[in-house]
Amino acid sequence: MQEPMTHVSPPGPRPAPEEVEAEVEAILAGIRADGGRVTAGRRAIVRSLLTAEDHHVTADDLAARVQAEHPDIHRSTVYRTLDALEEMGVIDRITLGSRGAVYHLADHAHHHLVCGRCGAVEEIPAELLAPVLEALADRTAFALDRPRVAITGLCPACRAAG
Amino acid sequence: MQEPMTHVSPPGPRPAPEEVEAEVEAILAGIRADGGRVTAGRRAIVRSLLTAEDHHVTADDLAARVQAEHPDIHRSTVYRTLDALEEMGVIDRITLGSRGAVYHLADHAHHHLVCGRCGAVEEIPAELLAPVLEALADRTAFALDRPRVAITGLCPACRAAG
DNA sequence: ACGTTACTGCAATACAGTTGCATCAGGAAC
DNA sequence: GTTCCTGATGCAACTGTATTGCAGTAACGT
Repeated sequence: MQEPMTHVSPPGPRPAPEEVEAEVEAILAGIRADGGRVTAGRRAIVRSLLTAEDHHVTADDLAARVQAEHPDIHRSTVYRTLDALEEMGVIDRITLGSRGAVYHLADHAHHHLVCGRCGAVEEIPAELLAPVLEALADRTAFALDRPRVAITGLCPACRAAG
Repeated sequence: MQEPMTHVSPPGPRPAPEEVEAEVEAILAGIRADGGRVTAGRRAIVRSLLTAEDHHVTADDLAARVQAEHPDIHRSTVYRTLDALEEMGVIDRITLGSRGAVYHLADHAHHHLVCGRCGAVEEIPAELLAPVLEALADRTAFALDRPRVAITGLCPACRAAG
């Protein structure tokens, strides 16, 4: 009843392996600074997040990618690590139409256009929504630092399909 | 780990029972016009949607309310009816942080401010976002008639809780 | 009144995520 | 380098939400 999910992301400028490794270590240092511990599992998960070809990954995507190299890392560890990283503000989690959540690095700020039928995701530049978010922050008691916006519509494919 | 969900909605101007009944029949007529059939279950579900004190109800809320009067109506019927009504454009469905979806009538157009920690919902007037949605529609191939916007932040209570 | 076929109840199932617990290991202190 | 405290992990069982196949029922156009 729901087509397989696709993600439309800008073609990430693939960074050099060395750069990735530096970024991995920077994030791990953040975990340590928070009183957390750096384990082989966490390193693998963070690296996998940074090297995913699509910026938006599901927990299961990530678990599969990580387990390809480290079969001993359990699904629940992936979930717990993702929770920790989200808590730290390193990644954002967005929930699409009840078909699970996708995660992406918080560094590259943007919002999401989601297809209500098939779950396809397109990015919206943060600038486009910044003014309205500021206006909104003035009218509500909700905290809107680090706001995450999801706009649901119909992707071109589903639009064509009727 | 997650507080019970609360919904902050404007205090709906409770309509007269007679008006409600007329609206129920209007929606049911729409179902019939779509080639669907009107059953006791569907009538009960639609009436329950129209008389809910909170504009935003979960499928389980609704099932419980309906079953109080019609114990024989199954949960799956509620889900299927909600799907049908959403398909027809009578109701909108919004998905909060993986804690299930809430439904509301599509007549009273608005968007949602959602607490990322506890799932509390506050309404945003449609006018506030209309201009930016128009601008967005010009930049994307997504169809944005009937757009649904969910903005995630932190509600005052969770903000205070740290 | 009839016949078609949409709708329903049911139970089994899928799916995404969570949790309690015993064990393991990171890393600060010594 | 060793010790020790405590955070992280694997596992398996579980929760909650939603979906589905099927056989029986009933709505409603004719």
